[in-house]
Amino acid sequence: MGRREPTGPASRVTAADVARRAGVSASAVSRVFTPGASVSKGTSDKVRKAAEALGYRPNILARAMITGKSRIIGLVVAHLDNQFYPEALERLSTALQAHGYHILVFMTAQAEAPVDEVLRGIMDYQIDGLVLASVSISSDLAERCRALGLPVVLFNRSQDDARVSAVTSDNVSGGRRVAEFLIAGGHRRIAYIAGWEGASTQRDRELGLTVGLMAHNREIHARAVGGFTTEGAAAATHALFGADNPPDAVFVANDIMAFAVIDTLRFALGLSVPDDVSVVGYDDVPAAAWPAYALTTVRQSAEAMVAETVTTLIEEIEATRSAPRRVAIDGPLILRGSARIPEGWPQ
Amino acid sequence: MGRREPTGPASRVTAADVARRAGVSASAVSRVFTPGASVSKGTSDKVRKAAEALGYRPNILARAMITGKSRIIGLVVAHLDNQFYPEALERLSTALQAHGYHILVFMTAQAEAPVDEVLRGIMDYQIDGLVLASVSISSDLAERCRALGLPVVLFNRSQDDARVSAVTSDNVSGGRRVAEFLIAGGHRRIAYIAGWEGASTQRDRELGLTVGLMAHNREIHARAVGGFTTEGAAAATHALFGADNPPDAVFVANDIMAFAVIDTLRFALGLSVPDDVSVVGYDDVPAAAWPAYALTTVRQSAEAMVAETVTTLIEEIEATRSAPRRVAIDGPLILRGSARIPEGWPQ
DNA sequence: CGCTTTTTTGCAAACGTTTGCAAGCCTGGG
DNA sequence: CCCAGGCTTGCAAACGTTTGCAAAAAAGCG
Repeated sequence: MGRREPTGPASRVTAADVARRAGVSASAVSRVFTPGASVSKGTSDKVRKAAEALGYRPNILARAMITGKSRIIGLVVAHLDNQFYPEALERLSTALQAHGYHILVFMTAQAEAPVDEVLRGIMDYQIDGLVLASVSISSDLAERCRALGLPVVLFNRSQDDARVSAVTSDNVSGGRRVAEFLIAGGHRRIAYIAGWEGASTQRDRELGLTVGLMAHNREIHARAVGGFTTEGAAAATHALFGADNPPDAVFVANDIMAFAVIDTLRFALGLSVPDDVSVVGYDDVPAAAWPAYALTTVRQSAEAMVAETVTTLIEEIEATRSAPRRVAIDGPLILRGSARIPEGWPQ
Repeated sequence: MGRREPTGPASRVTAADVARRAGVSASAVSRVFTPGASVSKGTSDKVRKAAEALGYRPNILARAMITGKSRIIGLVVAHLDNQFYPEALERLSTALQAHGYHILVFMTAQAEAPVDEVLRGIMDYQIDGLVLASVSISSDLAERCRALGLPVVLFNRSQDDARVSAVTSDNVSGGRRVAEFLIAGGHRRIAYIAGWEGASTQRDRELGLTVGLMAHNREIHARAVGGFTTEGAAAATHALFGADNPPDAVFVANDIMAFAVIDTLRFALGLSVPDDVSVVGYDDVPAAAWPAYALTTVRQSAEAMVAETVTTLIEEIEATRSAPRRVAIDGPLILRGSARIPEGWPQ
């Protein structure tokens, strides 16, 4: 140890420093680090060498200020407790990194939050784009984003305002698929446990189930609200199965609630899944595949959704497109052990 | 459609605009938005009004460039599939927001990544601090951070280099606690399923178990590596229980692996948990409380760890402290149904 | 009311880049 | 050998703030 010079005053090595050492101008340095700029091989080499020696890296913030592009994408997300979101976040971050962007996170508990206020805060960084995961944007703010030319995409949440891009899974189709499946399985009393009523995913999944049943002149046998929480789902299960004439199948608005439903049925009510009652979820989070639950569920592919989100975002940022884009990705029903499988149902 | 004026005038309202409208100088505007600066009530009011009318908000990037403080904290994280991390991320983000900071995420798959390279990239943003979740930093880079005055704290990972702050749970103590508990429960053959060998959490948990056993002149009966993955844990379980003289208890390095262990024991090997074998995990992620697993586990409190992390970070940023700080938070063993509870064990 | 002390205010420089422009340098063709 | 045309390069202005300094205004005081 000892004679380790702590990079001198070390504070920050600037383009001017490199320029001086390389015997060129600061502009030259800048151009070397700007892909596609006009520099001769000679200066490029000199500059790179000097930069290397000094440990120079361009200051992104300064660059952002002049170019107006920060290469930061804002991400607003309400919860991370549904494993679907961490997975999406991980993939999103990785994918964007590959394009040279980074994610600036903003958590906002749905309830408490004046989402708009939060958003305004995040917009103070000159972000290049915005992903709203499971959170809505007021049309007022959407308008402001448009005026600022700030691309926005809603992730796993749609809304009527057609001016903003959105990518979701095809929740209606998924719900309908579940209806078909449960009817084919011979279930007579099909119940539904809803998520948070304000969510478009919730609405669409229920709608899908409803129209799916309607196609067979059936309707939802009973309904309770679980609010997308474990506790809510347990309570909803008690409500549904404590009543007369209990369901023989239940479609649960998402997987984490479905786990609680299964546990409640088995351990609190002493019922057998799937013998006494079939349970179907939505999302196909990793835990759905765990043998303890073996949850039959509609797959919502984080991978596909993220891919679409990234494409949309990048295209909008690079101004390849201006019209908003709305994507709903269909996903298969994954057959496992939590629901009776109809005779001859295609595996 | 049609007459969509791209970015309109609307683009960006600057301090000069506000100044003009309020009939003051740009400095005055700046001071109004700088807490603690010297401004009279009169101008403050005028400026605020003008700012409100124009929808002005200070450009954080410009501010960052001049002050050198970006109010951005970099977060490097390897995986988000262990629910402990999303929870930590959520809490960390929320806590930092309350202090006026935001998190810039950087994902780096442990294996693939030249973590240093990644880090260098993240440092291009003039971040004010760095949190490394479950990822190490080379001492070379640590030195550079120190030279730059960039606070770094390791989250859930410690390393020998005593110059960098770290907050972990007290993994050794936790492991020891498990040893005591399993011995008191009368188990004769206590096995261990390890995580990824490179992880300090893994090492320390195993060390704790070992010394705990040693205190009773015992040692680990058998050991296999699960690598912190579900598949790895399942394979490890098969290896351990396929051999002669199988364990009657197993301590698993973290909860997600423990779930896979329990499932494998029950569904693949037909063993009963806890009657045939006791299983103990580490972390106490939410799923550990789900009745299907009812996992007995050592609690690692994300809340407490995040609180310590934030304190450390903020103190270091505000230069209240300069010496690194190393915290290990002790956590209780949470008793549930996956392991036999010794007679008279304090609940 | 005049003088001193304090507070408020504007000017201008600075932060570290990028970029339009014009000058300088080559290269090569006639 | 000269000149046109194309590459390279440096200069200086710009991006939107903050901040030291000194001038101006307000306040305090005898």
